[in-house]
Amino acid sequence: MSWNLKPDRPIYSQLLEYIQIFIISGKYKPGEKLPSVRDLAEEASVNPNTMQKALAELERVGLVYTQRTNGRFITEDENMIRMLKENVAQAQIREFFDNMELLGFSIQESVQLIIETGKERQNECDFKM
Amino acid sequence: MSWNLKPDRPIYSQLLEYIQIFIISGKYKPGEKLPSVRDLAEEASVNPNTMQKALAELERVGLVYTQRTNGRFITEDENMIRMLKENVAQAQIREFFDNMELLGFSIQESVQLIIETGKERQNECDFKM
DNA sequence: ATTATTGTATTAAGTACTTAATACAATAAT
DNA sequence: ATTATTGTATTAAGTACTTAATACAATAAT
Repeated sequence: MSWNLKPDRPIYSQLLEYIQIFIISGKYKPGEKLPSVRDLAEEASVNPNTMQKALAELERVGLVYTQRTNGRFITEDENMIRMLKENVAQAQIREFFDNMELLGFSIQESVQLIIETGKERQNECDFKM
Repeated sequence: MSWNLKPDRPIYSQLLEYIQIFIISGKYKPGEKLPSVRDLAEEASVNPNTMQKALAELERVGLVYTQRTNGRFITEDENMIRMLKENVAQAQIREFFDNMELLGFSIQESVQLIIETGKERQNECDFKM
């Protein structure tokens, strides 16, 4: 499920988003050491330069930090990660409502559709358990 | 609110999506004549070639058709438009759940957040009325 | 009949992104 | 002390997208 890159958007920004998600979801934990640029690049089947570009941006934002010749680490600022999770989730919600509104769905209709689909998904999970 | 183009994705595909949305939401009605390529391009502040690329794709899918020297028209197949609306909405819903799951939210949590935000948005609308 | 407008096509240039190949300094590991 | 690994930097090439300028055939409008 990792590194599913689409050709319609710059790869480096997709990599950036993925790593952000891994941090938010806890796959990469605070203070944890990241794989090297080369390893990450190989894992995602991209050029090291491209992975480096994504990591540099993450560093600019403060989500990771670098020890010059030792490697990169996830920030230990758990509060920052919590806030990021909150913000990204809110952005998802906003985007959903905005897009549905453009399609001609009212807020009520959008909520209703989510509830229905949510129930369906829930049932699918039940079957699997 | 129209033609809000972002630099992080090919413009022609964003144009394509916008026109699709205009068709779905009924801003452009079935059988209606579209503005000329040049006019649309000017309206969206893009090069005619770029707009042409978007329109050619819409034509490939069958959403618009061309009368050689007369102009382009929205399809009259209302059923096709209904199905498109259904599909695009379902894609939005699926994308929302998938993204939230990647962030670490369960289905129930995602539904709950939508309901809450929906209520807030609804209230904002009430104020305006 | 003439003119303006339609979609369409072509060529050239610029930009951003991506890959490939290579190199270097610093330091952790041995 | 030596070696391997770290992030980092550079140069060159290819690709896709976008713009700009221009042209053409067909036909609706006059």
